[in-house]
Amino acid sequence: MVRAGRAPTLESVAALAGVSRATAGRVLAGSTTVGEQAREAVLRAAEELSYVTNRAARSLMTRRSDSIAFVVGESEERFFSDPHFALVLRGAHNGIAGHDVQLVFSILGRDADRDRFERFVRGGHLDGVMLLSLHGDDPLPLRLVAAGVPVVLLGRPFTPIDGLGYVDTDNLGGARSAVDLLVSRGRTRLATITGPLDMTAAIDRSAGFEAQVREHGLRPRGAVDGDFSLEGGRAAMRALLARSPDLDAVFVANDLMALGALHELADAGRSVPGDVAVVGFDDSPLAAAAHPAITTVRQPIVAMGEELGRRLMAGIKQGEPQPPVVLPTEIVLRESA
Amino acid sequence: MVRAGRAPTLESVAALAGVSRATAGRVLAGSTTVGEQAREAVLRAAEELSYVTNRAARSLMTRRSDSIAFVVGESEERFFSDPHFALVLRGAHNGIAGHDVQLVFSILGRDADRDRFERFVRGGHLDGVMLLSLHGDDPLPLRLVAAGVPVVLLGRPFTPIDGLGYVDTDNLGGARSAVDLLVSRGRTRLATITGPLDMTAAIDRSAGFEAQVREHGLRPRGAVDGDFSLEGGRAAMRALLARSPDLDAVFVANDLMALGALHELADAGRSVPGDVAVVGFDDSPLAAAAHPAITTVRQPIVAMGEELGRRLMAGIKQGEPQPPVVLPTEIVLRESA
DNA sequence: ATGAAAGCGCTAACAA
DNA sequence: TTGTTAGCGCTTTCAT
Repeated sequence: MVRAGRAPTLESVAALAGVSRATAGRVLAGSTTVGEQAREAVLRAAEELSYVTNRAARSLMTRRSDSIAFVVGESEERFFSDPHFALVLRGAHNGIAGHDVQLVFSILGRDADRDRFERFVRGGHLDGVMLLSLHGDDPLPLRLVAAGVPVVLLGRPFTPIDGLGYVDTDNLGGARSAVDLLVSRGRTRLATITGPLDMTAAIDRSAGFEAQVREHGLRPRGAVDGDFSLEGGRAAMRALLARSPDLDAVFVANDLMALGALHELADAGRSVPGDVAVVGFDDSPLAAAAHPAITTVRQPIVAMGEELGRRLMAGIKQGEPQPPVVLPTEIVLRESA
Repeated sequence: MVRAGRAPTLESVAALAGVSRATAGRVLAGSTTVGEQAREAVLRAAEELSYVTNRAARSLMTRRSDSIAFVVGESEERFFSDPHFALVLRGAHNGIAGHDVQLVFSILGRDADRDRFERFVRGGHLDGVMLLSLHGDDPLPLRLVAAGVPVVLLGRPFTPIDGLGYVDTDNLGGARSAVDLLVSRGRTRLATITGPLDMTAAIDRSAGFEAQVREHGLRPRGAVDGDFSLEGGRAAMRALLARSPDLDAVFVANDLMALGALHELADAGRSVPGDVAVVGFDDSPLAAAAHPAITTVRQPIVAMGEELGRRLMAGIKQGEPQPPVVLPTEIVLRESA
């Protein structure tokens, strides 16, 4: 299997099989209108030469690029140190398996990058796009959709866009189930630490908390905005303790902040879950590693990635946008509540 | 800026500029042998039409694919929940910035994937490959190198391969500096928890520990093999305490295991760093989040990714493999030592 | 069921 | 300095 001067072409396969290029092409494309022996000869020849279709030539003809992009809308440190990110990518890779498309990875850091990317997409060099970690008011998805390119977002967009598919987790329901758990543990004085409220996930978790607390006939004991960071969680917990010293439970909008809250509670001499029960969100690796281990609301993150990939491919194939999906969450019981 | 029926071609740009296709091509390729007014006309036309080069057509001519792959050699859960992974990817993205190549992401799960990938590469569909997370004896890098494809590995390969570039961190030196730190803190009874010894990083860290302890005229108080997991670290710590109850310092080959060790030490009633000082490796987000925060040996992980990308591009451009690089580590002082 | 031929948009060799 | 021309390897009519 020495590397020949050049990669084998359809022409060489056809020659070896003793048929025309057109017939060889038909076989390899899976056409049924080909004679049995011609088919076998072509297949054997292709195998023999370990033929691989030249994508460039194919693209030129079909006007498809056979590649899709996995695009991160920001280059903030926090996002990349989030283990979730890698899992979404893995899920997406799974989700497109068997479709014979390339997964192109890109980060849109500066405005220049966004412009270049948009032109690139409009130039027809990408059959579809998965978009992650955009700010709510980001114009990019709308522009791409307007250009007729299939787009799927991870997370509900801030403002609804017609024809834009997305995959989200049930943030509202997850928050509600966290409240239910806390109440079932006998807690009555519940507070929450929210995420940044320019993100729909944070908004929904906050709203779910609020609604479900009232559902139980209770009054929320305070909500402090956090920023999804460890230090932010710690500061928020401090503020919460100052405001409502008698709280006995906290729902924290992500695990990293929950960990920060744990540290603050420890410093304040409150035992967890004895004095204060804590429930996080995400089920990040941090949650299991914390001490006490954090009870949390798990997002099915790999599944979300898979769905992202699957829906994009479906959207491309069918030529019309797929409806949004919202995947269910699940409580993971550990030590903190 | 309505999406035309078709993307603008070089032909249309040339027409608008009033020159031939060749001249338009020259301008866009940055050739200097073009008259000033022709150049300006072309540039204006390209801008006007927001022209984007058709990569398929270009590839067909140049026999370059203008894309490189970022390939993960395994699909193990652990690898993907490791925050490092995302940072390497980001680094690689940085490293190739400005080269106008696509970064194609791929995971090689099963053997079928590997075969398909190898054929794909041999087919000339990738100008170069970055390889991560391979087992030492993986035949893939050798085969790709033999096929004449530029390849760069993250981490020193198990068996040296001629013409194979790699980017590593100074595991040996990092381990030595961890020992120095512990000794400078007055510790004399040092033990270590190693990583899986089929990985060169684990081997080097272990060797560095051993050598530097002896350098200080001390005798290592035991080494237990771990598996880079939280539970593995915990079990290893348990074994270590049973074997050498009087140890006063532990060098742990990664932060996740160090966290497990911390948990075990807490359960055993040993204070950290009072009774036992602990130094980890990686500077993962976990290290800062732990309680006590883990003093650790930082790998410049984003920089490694950047180097990976840069060296691959250099190797492609120059047509010859780049020598390996080993980036320095740095001690991050926190609470555990 | 099969082949011949056209042409996708670009680059590169050659002419002028 | 510029234009003309010839393909790159594939898919896709249109004949046969």
